[in-house]
Amino acid sequence: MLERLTLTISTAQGKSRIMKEAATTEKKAYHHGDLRAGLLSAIRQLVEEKGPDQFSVAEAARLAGVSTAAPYKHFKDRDEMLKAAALDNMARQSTEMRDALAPLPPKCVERIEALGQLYIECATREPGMFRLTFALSSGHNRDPSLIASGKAMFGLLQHEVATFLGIEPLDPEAERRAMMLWSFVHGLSFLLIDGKVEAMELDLDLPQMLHDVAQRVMVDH
Amino acid sequence: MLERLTLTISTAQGKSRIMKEAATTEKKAYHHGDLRAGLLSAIRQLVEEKGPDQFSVAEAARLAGVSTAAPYKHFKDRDEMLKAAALDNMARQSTEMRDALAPLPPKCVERIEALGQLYIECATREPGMFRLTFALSSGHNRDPSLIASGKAMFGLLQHEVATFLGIEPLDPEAERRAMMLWSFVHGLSFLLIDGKVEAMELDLDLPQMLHDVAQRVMVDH
DNA sequence: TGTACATCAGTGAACGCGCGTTCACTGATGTAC
DNA sequence: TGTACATCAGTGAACGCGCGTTCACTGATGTAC
Repeated sequence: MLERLTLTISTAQGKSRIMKEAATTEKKAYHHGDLRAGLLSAIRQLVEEKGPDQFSVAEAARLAGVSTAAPYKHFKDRDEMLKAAALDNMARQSTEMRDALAPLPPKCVERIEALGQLYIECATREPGMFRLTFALSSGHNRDPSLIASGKAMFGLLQHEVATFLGIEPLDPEAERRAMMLWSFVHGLSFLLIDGKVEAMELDLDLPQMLHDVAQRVMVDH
Repeated sequence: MLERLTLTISTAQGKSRIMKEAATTEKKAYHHGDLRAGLLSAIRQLVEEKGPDQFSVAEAARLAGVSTAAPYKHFKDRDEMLKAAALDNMARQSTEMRDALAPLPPKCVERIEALGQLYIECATREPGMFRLTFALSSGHNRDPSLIASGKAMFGLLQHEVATFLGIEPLDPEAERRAMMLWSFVHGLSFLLIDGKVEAMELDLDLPQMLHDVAQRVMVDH
């Protein structure tokens, strides 16, 4: 049957890690150890394999090695599970954004490009999670923590834009430019992961295009 | 219960239209008249209401006023129904694109803007169908007629771009610029219909933004 | 240190549901004569 | 013009399926004494 997940998520404390390792050798423990994290990992995997809409609680439970009722001890319902997975993914991506910016000197257009490149990279690396995080998902736009997380990420881009232009981060012009950039990489990401670029036999030089767009949007004449 | 659909689709010939009108007065006819068109209309409505993934054959049949088995006389399976609806939508949108260009003088940037505006308009007017047509897709990217239709639409944009720049339509530069524009309006469309713009309280001047982007992408310095 | 106990993360069976698709059928239609 | 008949678009019942969620329960754990 299905093996218990051994992947340890960032939130797992030392305690549960020990329990999990014990479980791995003993093979059958009544308690999972850190089922919440195990489920998030299973959800992640299933959302990738089947897409956010086809994800099922039962299958996630099976994958995590517990009964179909177990997830309801950690999440109110299916939608809460997806929201938690989305939030988790946003946190990861935020970290990646900061990491991508860290080594670059301030006030250069490469910083803008790097954010765009990372966005597309996240999309193509995990299309399912990208969809879950940045697209549809009916109720998600009403969830305060998801909104806050989204605003923080956009704020990061907006801040970069403002710094480059030498204006205030709250200047509407910074928001406008950031929105242009976001729209572009967002659209390109979807055209890529939805297979439109491939189906229509478009061959594009991604880095070149990102560079070109960043120049056109950020540099005035 | 549900009324029979009276909306007549473009493909309905005179014959079936007469039959349908007869049915409307008689109230209960054994034959539908033009069930294929009726189903496409029902699919369209349901895809709007529930989204492409939540669309169900049974519900479409109910809405069209026939038994759940009837659709299978016209389509091989659920996926064929969605593909047919997508193709239908592409044809409509192509027509709209041509109509939008018709009154505009050649070689002006307004033509590019008009295409972008229409794209976003189609997306916000019928988000479900837009999703079905330009995203989603598992098998759709392997369907020759859908691919051909997509290529034709992109070709239209590409042609406009080439004409404006005064280069050959097949020049890779035309494809590059067209791709930038498509990515932008595609991304913006999704950010709008997925409620991200609203949720994150971004207020943007759409026409101004479209104009600005068209300028930045099309005009070199 | 050892024991009694409260806690609560898990179980497994059950529920009602709507789905996609198939089947043998029925009856309205248009056509050949 | 009238009739016999082939066609095939519809019916309605049935199937097997996996789902989300609930329920009373069980048993491993950590803690108070």
